[in-house]
Amino acid sequence: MGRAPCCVKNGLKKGPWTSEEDKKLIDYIHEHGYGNWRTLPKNAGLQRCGKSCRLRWTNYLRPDIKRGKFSFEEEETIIQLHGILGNKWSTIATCLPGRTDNEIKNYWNTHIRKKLLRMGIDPVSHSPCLDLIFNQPCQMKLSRLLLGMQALDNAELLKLANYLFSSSQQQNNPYFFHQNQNQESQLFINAVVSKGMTPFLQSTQFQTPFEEIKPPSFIPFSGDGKIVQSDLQNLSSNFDNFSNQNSHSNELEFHLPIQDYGNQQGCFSHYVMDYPPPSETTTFQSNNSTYLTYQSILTNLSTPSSSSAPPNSNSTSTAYVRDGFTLEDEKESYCSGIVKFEIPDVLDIN
DNA sequence: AAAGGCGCCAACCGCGTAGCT
DNA sequence: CAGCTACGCGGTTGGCGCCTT
Repeated sequence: MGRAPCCVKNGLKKGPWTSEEDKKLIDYIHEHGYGNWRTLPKNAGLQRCGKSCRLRWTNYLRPDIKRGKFSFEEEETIIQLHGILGNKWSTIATCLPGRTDNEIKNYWNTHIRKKLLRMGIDPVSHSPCLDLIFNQPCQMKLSRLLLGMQALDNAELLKLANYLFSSSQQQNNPYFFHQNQNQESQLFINAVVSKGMTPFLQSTQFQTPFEEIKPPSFIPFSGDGKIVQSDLQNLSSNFDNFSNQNSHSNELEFHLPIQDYGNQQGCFSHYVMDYPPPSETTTFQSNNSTYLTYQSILTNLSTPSSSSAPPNSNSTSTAYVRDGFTLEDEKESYCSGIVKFEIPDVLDIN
């Protein structure tokens, strides 16, 4: 003989709870504690099944529930844990005191998921969503290609970014990827899967293995797996050259993984700059009226601890800079028309 | 001002698992 | 150990309120 049935559903109320029902449940639990949800509603004088009472208590009435908007830190935690755990909402909730699994799940489905999709990131795999990437009007979203390739070391990624750009240059067409979306999608899939990067290109247009490509604008990266400032400057000047040839305005993003952290989520540096890139004398005003030049931002890369990181950013030092916008605006928008640096403290930049 | 669309979120549903007899 | 059910979790739904046309 097993346990007695949970409840007889006939005659039990469903739907939204009234304040009277809430009060009955709270009063009963305050007096007797919770548990034994089967008998609780009867003892508390509620025409509800135990399941409904438990849900109402754990998701809404519990005194330690934190209500209100999710903070930036909470959102980042959710994204990172979801990347590791998947849809284990209850497990994720244990890392966010005061938040319920239901609340996190709702927030994911209504906010974070859409935000990731807008960024071209598959919310399930946390990898670049190639269909989205290659169907966007401008295909210079390098970060979205690089984001899922964190297993590669920095030198390889910089070379890859450079190659992608160089290919566009050769085509003299910023929409190169768009026009070749099917081929390029397949190439990227192959590249990600193989991770060996050879042979990188298999299309009829480009037969040259990745490592052998030496376009005129090829950048001499340091090649030892570490990013040095000159690499970034070379890369940005490369884009400068491109912007001079093309009047299209856009933004450029780079995600450069941290070699030591391998595939661990969030362990990459993120660079976004206006496109065409600013000149060395271009100034940006942050929300505290501090003027920064493009050159000084580059210089900041070598001194991440001095950047204007938001509070409680424990894994990265972040500088958000955009003329006329506040930090909160920046956090909301994530990208678009900005200069944004997320500089992990462990990033090894000479 | 009204109607339709859309987003949000509390609540429900169904299934897997743990635990009781 | 088998049978049965409560519990907990993830997926889904439906209603409310806000926004757009």
